[in-house]
Amino acid sequence: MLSFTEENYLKTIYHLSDSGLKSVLTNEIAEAIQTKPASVTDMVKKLAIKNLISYEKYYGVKITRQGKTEALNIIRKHRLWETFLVEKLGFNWGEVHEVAEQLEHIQSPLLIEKLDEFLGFPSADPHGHPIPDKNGKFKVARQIPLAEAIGKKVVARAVKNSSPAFLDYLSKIGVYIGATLQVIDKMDFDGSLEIQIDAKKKVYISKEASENILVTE
Amino acid sequence: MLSFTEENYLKTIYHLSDSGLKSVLTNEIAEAIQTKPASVTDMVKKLAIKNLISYEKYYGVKITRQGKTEALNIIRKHRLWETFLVEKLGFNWGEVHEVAEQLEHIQSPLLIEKLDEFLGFPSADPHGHPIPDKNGKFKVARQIPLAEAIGKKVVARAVKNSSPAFLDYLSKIGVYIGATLQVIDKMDFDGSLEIQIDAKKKVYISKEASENILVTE
DNA sequence: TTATTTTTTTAGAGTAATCTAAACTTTTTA
DNA sequence: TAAAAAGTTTAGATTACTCTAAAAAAATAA
Repeated sequence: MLSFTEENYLKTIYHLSDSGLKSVLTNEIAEAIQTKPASVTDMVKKLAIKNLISYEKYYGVKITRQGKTEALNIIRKHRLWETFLVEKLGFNWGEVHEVAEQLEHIQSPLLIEKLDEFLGFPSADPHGHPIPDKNGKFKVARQIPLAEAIGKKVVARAVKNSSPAFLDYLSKIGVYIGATLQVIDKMDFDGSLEIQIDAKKKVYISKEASENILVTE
Repeated sequence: MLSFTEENYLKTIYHLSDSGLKSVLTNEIAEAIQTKPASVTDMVKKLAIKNLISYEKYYGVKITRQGKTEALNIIRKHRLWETFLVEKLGFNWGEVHEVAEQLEHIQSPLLIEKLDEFLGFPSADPHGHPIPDKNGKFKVARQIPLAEAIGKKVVARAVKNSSPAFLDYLSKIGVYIGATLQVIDKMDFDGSLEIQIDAKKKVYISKEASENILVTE
């Protein structure tokens, strides 16, 4: 069984590697986990011995099939808890991350199965990120940044940046996961967009923001 | 802030001391926490420095006012989570303890307030044990063992022994917290009782069992 | 009240995770 | 392609918690 710390490393490596596609360097992990590169080297060796990642000195790590399975299970738990916090307890979507970071380490397969059922087997968390099923499977519709949907009518599916400040901003202007967004116009001088939400409210959003909202057509 | 381990020691000391009344010896703590007396001595010194207990070498520890507050908060969290697991997720009352042992250490006052509200501010957990409020206050109706309620009509309020085996047995014969129990007869030769549950089903229960069911008149 | 037993503490060591400083590799730059 | 810079690893120390074995204190029995 993995320790709290090992789970955090594994999850971080999975995310940094783009779901296991690329290899990840020591410094990136250190930055993400807020620790020193020397500590990462130590932990990475431990995870390699357990066959969760493969480690080549000086060239970073790649997650193994086994490591991916473990990582997806942690991500599943994280996203189910976030869904619970928002849907059942009434948290704002910007408040849930830190609590879910703790809850994701609770060890009880039965608890997670029952929680999943209680939530109605959701396929995405409050930020629109897909929730892997028991076997680590999930489907993602092809999503594009809102910035690339000029003139189109699309549905908001996820956010790329989950910082509380950004989520707070979105709530204020009325953008939420599931909202229908029509991109009316693009300002040439700064790339900001004029959009209409749910065929009602019209707002302007910055280029930066439009690149962090993922949508489907 | 207290570590996971410190919280477990404090909670255990609180329970062993009868809610802070008596002092508790090193060996009792070691037994309860499944560790060695030498480890207890170390930890007890740490907790004493933090003013959560007072420690007199060779004579055991007493919990302080501050320690009691912390302990009650952990117990509050434990019991709210147990209630959640049974009422919302459909766990059996014998399955919840171990999971709640983990959940009680999650650090988020907001989470606990929202959970409390979601559950409708319950005053007792599924075993009938009182849930302290935010300020550590709770009221206990005067409870007596069923064994002392001969001939009376009472309401089951709590169990003294929370072992899965006992809880399982109670479920099987149909006794639950809140059930109305009428003690019809007491067998002289072994002290077992004939009881009627909710004015319906009649069953025999052993002396042992009747001492572990707490009731109010 | 002395001797024996039981309980508790101390001393010293081990494990997991972390750190700093120094050494070593790789990458970049000139 | 040699020198400088950036990134990574190693060595050795630190903290929190645990343990065993030995020493010390308290409780019990003779």
